[in-house]
Amino acid sequence: MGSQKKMGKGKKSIGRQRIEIKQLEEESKKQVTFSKRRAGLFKKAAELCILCGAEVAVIAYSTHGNVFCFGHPDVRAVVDRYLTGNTCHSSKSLDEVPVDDFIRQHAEAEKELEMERKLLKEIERQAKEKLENNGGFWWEEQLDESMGLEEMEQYLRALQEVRRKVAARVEEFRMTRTSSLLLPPVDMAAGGVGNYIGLGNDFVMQDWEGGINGGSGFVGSHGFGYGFEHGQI
DNA sequence: AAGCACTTTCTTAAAATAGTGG
DNA sequence: CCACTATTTTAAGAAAGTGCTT
Repeated sequence: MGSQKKMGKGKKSIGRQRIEIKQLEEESKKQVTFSKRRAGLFKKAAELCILCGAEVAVIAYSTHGNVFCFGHPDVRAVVDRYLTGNTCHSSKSLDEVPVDDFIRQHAEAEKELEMERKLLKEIERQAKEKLENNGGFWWEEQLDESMGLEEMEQYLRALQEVRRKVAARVEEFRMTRTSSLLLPPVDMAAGGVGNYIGLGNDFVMQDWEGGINGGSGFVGSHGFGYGFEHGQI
């Protein structure tokens, strides 16, 4: 990025300053601090997992409602364990989930994602084509004016059912995506913000909404997620 | 294109941690 | 344990970058 600060003569930055621990007033500062401290928090959580073999889940909501999660072995497992009051460790321990599996799962997930992208493009293309040829979708057509009240209500119920099914499908898709996308291991020694998952162990940062969150170096700042962004995939 | 919501980079100082000696 | 020092890590500040939406 090469954004070098111009601080006048001498120092290029005043460096880290001590701040009072109270809610920041400036929105932009909140965003930057949230981003940096969240990265630090997730890194510490990852270290705790490595050093102590602990199962950890961290969920953070930004002020705008975006959610960021870190979890080992995964957020859902830890949350489930907490909610069910199960004191036994989960089935997946640090030693039982080899890194190779995560690399393989990640590769598979990426392949699947690429296929989904192609499918989406094809659907969009077909929709566009149909729109050009027919002048619109079926839901844009005029309703049959001869329909009675009962028929209209039945029609409405049918539409609501379709809506429910689509919503359920979307949710199902999201869940699958969230649980299947795993981060590749990252060399912690590489340092730098975001490169904090891994060190030969399995860590998952998930965007609860279906993406995966992480830092830079995986798939880009908003991408893969991980990177996750909001780690949106 | 503009705006939004982060994310990243760089510099620097604060804070944490590790190592050592008493 | 405590104190001190050295080393490493973290995060503030400032500015620019990214990806997405409108």
